[in-house]
Amino acid sequence: MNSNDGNERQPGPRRGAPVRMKDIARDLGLSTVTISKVLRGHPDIGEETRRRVLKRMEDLHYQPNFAARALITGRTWTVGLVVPDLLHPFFAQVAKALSAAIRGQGYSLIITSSEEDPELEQQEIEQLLARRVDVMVIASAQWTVESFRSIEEQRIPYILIDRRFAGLPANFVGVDDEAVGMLATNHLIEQGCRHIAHIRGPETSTALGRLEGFRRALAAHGFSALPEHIAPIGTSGDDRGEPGGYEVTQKLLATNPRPDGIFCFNDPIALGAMRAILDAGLRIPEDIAVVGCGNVLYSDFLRVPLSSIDQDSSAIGRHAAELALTLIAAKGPVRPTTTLVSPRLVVRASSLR
Amino acid sequence: MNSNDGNERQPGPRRGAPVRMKDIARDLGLSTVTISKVLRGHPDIGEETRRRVLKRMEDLHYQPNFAARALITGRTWTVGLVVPDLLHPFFAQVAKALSAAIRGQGYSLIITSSEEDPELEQQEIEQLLARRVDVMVIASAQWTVESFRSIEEQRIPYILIDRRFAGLPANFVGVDDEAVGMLATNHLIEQGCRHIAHIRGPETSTALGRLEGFRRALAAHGFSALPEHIAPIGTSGDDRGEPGGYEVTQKLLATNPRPDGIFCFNDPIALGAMRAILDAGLRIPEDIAVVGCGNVLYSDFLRVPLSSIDQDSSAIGRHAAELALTLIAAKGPVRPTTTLVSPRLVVRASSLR
DNA sequence: TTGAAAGCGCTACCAA
DNA sequence: TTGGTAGCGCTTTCAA
Repeated sequence: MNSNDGNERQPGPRRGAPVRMKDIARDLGLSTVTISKVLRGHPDIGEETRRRVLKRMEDLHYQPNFAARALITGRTWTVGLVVPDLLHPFFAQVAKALSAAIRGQGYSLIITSSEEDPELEQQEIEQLLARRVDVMVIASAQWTVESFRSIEEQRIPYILIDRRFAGLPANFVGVDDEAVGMLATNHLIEQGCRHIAHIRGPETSTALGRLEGFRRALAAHGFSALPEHIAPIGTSGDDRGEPGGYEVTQKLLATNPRPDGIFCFNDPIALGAMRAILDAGLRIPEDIAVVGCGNVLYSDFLRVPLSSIDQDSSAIGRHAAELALTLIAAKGPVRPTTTLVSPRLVVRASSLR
Repeated sequence: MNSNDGNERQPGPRRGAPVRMKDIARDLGLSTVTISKVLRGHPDIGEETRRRVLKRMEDLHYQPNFAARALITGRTWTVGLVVPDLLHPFFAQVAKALSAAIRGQGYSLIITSSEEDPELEQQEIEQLLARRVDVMVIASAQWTVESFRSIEEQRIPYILIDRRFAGLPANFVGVDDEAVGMLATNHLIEQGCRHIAHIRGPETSTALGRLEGFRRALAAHGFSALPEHIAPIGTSGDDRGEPGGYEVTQKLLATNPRPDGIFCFNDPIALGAMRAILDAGLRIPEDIAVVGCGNVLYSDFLRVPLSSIDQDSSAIGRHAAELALTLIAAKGPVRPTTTLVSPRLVVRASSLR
């Protein structure tokens, strides 16, 4: 004779407002606690009661309120993903795989893009922190390690992907970049190239790793690269990618001896390189063989189909998801893990001679 | 002598737990209400008090709890986006533009992928509904209109993009598909093609619109297409895209008269078509001109650079964002709007003769 | 200009 | 097996 009287006794949903546990409880003469237990599959509920409650939930299209639940449990059932560029197929693929892997576990993915801007990335991370995502996955565009401090302060677990930071003991899932460099370079050597150049990326762990692999593969065969054959790509946004590759390659073509093989940091750069080579009246791969990295373009349909190193971005997404779920389940701090995915060489016409 | 005594008098953050308004209030001898007002820029707060509070928030890295706020205001400051495939550059670009446009307004984007599966899409929509996103943007893979009923029941505003549904009075932002078809077809006619074929997409509004534009452009010039020159792409997932285009084109090449121009529903299909044409020993565009749609590939670097219709996916994302913010601000129901973006023809070698 | 009280929808804890 | 009570962190309302 208390919770059942009052003046809002009419059953059914309140005009326009979502159904609450309270509504179901009232209709069925039960308490909200019972409803809550049924919802979460709590064991000690009578079979009959459970059925009635489930039936009513169904009928009313009941949807639990995540905000209320999050407020009390401290878990939001969301994963935050920060990438430098959603358009880049590598990150799109990672996002897709990550999304698919967590979907079944009831998690949703909040995706933000930093547009390769460290400051924006910092803001986006703060935003995700404020939303109390359960775990964060970050492909960072940072140069420093500052942003990660604030995440650690909040004790939210996080995973770096693609790019890592020396001296930061954080969870990492990425490709074995040294293997990338070695794979590409060994292949060029096998194809008979003797003056191999490398167009290297910006000062990130990925670029440095590939460069290192390049050097080690050469050294293993008793070769080495001329300093002018290790060419940095421009640092400003527009100089990277295809136009940057074109420009850098023009300079490479003027060196003596001219390179007979080029390993490019990524595929867009490789496209630029190929254009420069063809424009100079040279042949690919007869005069210069080219290998890119990423294998995300429609490489089979290019003027000269491009050999490329496949980074298996799905696997990176899947591993990141797996680790993310583990970190959430673990509650307390966990010793950071590093997972390296093995790259794979895909040979096409641009390097096959 | 009430809220200031007790035994947890020590200032500073509680071990490991996030800072709350209550903590700041206690430290400063104020009430949480005052802190809340400062946070939201409420006018009637003393200048001195405001400064002290802001200072303390800064020092403690205070982050308001979104869940608590959402629980009471009913707004989550999140936008839900449902796409059929994140890897598809069209949707990736829409997501990117949408994300950029709402970011500045304090909204975050929850992205889910339906993998072109209507049932999965339905689940994802339910999930977003349960999370009480403030507005939903959907590129639907549905055949029926059912899913949208449940959204309407919850009174959450939503916007369809890319694909629409006849008879469903919903907000829509997309490309003018009839214009797409006319643009491509008129161009082929101008290039001297007289037997133009169309490889059409699945039974969606986009495909039907482009087909309609194709027919109208032909009719306007007094032409018409042979029935066997309007070829449907396979419906199973793998038959679409490049392999499907290849297969369908092989059949088209066997018709009499053979087409001298092909307008393809999208770029991957066009790639398949071009491969089939070249494999048959024919020349592009001399024997057969090809136009695709999407303009998202590195079309300049293809064996034969592909002419394509650009859909301006950024503009679609921006318009969707703008409309989304309007709908949120409007609270009550709003008369549905349709926004059509104008397509643009990008001519390359595959159709220039 | 400030704050006490109430309560958003749900779950944790413990008593019945 | 069921439910009462308390409270998560915040905003709303209204009184001081």
